[in-house]
Amino acid sequence: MSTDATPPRRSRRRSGAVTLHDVAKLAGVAPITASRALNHPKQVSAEVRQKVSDAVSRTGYVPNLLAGGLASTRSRLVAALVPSISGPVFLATVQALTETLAEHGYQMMLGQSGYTNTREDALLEAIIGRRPDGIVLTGIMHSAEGRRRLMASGIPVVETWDLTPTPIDMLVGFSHVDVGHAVARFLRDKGRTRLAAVSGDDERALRRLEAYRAAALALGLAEVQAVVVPAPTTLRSGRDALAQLLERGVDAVFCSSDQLALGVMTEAQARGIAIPQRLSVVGFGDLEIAADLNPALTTVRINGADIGRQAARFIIDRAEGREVAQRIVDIGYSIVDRHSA
Amino acid sequence: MSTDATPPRRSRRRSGAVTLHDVAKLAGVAPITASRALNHPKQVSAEVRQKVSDAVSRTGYVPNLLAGGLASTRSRLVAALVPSISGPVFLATVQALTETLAEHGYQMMLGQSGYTNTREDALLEAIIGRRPDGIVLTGIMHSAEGRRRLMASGIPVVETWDLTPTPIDMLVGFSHVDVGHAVARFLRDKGRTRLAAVSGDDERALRRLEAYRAAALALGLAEVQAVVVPAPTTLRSGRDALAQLLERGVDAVFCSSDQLALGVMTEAQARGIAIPQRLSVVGFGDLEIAADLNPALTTVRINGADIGRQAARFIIDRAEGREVAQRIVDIGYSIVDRHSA
DNA sequence: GTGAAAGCGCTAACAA
DNA sequence: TTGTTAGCGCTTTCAC
Repeated sequence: MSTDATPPRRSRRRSGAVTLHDVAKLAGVAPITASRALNHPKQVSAEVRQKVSDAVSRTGYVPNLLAGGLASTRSRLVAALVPSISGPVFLATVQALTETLAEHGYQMMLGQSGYTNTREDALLEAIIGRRPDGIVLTGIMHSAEGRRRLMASGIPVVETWDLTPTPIDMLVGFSHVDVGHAVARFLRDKGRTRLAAVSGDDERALRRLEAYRAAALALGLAEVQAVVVPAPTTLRSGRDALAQLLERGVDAVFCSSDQLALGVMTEAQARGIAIPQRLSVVGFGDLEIAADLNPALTTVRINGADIGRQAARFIIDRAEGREVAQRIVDIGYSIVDRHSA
Repeated sequence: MSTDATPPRRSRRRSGAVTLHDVAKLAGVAPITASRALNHPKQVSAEVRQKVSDAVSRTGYVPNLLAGGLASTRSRLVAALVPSISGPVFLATVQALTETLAEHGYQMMLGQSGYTNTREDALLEAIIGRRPDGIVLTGIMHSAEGRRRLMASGIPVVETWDLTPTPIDMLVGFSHVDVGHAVARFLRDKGRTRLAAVSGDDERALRRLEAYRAAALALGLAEVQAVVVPAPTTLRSGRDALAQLLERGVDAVFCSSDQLALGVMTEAQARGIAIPQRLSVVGFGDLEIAADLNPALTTVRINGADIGRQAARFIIDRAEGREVAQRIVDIGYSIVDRHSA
């Protein structure tokens, strides 16, 4: 039963770029051999390796990673979700993450969720749809819906910058409660008795504040005077906050960011209040500028780059099929005692 | 129920996720109809729309954008290449870019090239391989090889933060030469005669420095005293640089970043040198902190967010098939005259 | 408005 | 070591 009608020619417009097929033809091998020459060079002969390599440079071939990812279910993409990159807090983490991933042939996708959780959901869909080999969250995911979707996706997830006994998957962080306690003790040891705080209103900073407050109470100090300012924190809000606190007769201020601390110090300087003689100031973050301010800023140091590197390692290990034994890493913190306290 | 179709001979491990096929089956339509219901809702009946939407929420379907991108040759990914995100200069640009793209359903991929051009090439390959709908460069691409590859890729490219008569494709920036001239005139108008500069050693900053130097000469002022420090610039290098400059008897300092300016001001304060009475300080970047320093910092303001938004618009326009009439946009600059000069 | 067929460019699985 | 085959999950083209 033969029909004489030729089968309809349905030509799709091809992207026009050089494909692996072209390279293979030029090298005189099958496409899969060319693929192997590029991705698993040890599996092919030196001769093939050379011919393919020549063909690549002659054609200017650039592998289509979309196609590769689809076929291999490994996208070599990792997504990072940050509240905002304009806050310098997570910068070191994102930078170390990007670098470490790049060294291993992975690319980083960046999503900003904003400090509210409203956009997080749409973003999550866009991210999961890209089938990344891993997702790194700065902070822990709180929305039940978000957690559910992430777990359902089956994609390795690393939560960072916080500690929880029930992470979605893997975790690299430190205890904000411990930090709050430690700073209160630190200031008590410096002889301060009327502690104050300026805190951004994000969840982790507030957790530090509550711990600080509780510790001060437990240490028999006066009740903590606190000013909460909207995130992201700025030098300006630090200045304004100190103005309020001074009326309440405080002798030490714990700031939830180095920016706030810089604001507090700027305002103190403008008013002729000597630091640390009349007022102790402690920051959080240990920005690069902290050490070189005058006086040098005493601050809580978190190794953000370490967090990024460890997160990258977690993801890469999983992507390469290695099981990670220890899923929770407490990166710790330290108080860098300079001259402002 | 009898056993259904025998498993395929060569079963590849399927990712296991819900596919459009599953959704279509559940909704009782063909896959292509389900696809249309999701991507071009107007092309299908309300009934189909509803059935598909139900099926999606019942299955938790998340479209595979890798597959979609491969089939449609539109990845909805945009790559941004920055020297380093730790420098806050490009932060506003990256943030605005990410946001604007997200609003239009595009995702951003971030690559850090480092301040040297060595890694740029490998990065470029990884990026082009992902077939993004656009590439945004902070700075202009100088390496001939890089330019060639970008042009050959056929991907829309936006260069930013600089001006050149020969962009690869599109351009959003401003003239660093104009900035250098303008600052020299500005300081002359303030009555300063012995101009100095502290500059990071990146290419754009040096271009501003040379223009500043030339303008001072043309204005009949003393030769500019300059200290060049390695990028990224820090508060510390600003402090050290001022120490050197003071020995040469200068009365105004143009800094290539606000961080350097903060360092200069910190050092001046530590030495009891009154600003602006004895020394004028001008920064570059107008960081958030600039306005609230004491004294408030006079600085060159670049609208980095505008650059990011405009770049995003360029890319999106191209991706949606609109031709952009004006391929070069000069975003300009302004000198924000506060109290430090 | 809906559907069947045919790939997008690549790699896993199997075979020689 | 190399090749053949059959998809990965989606959208384009063409047909009704």
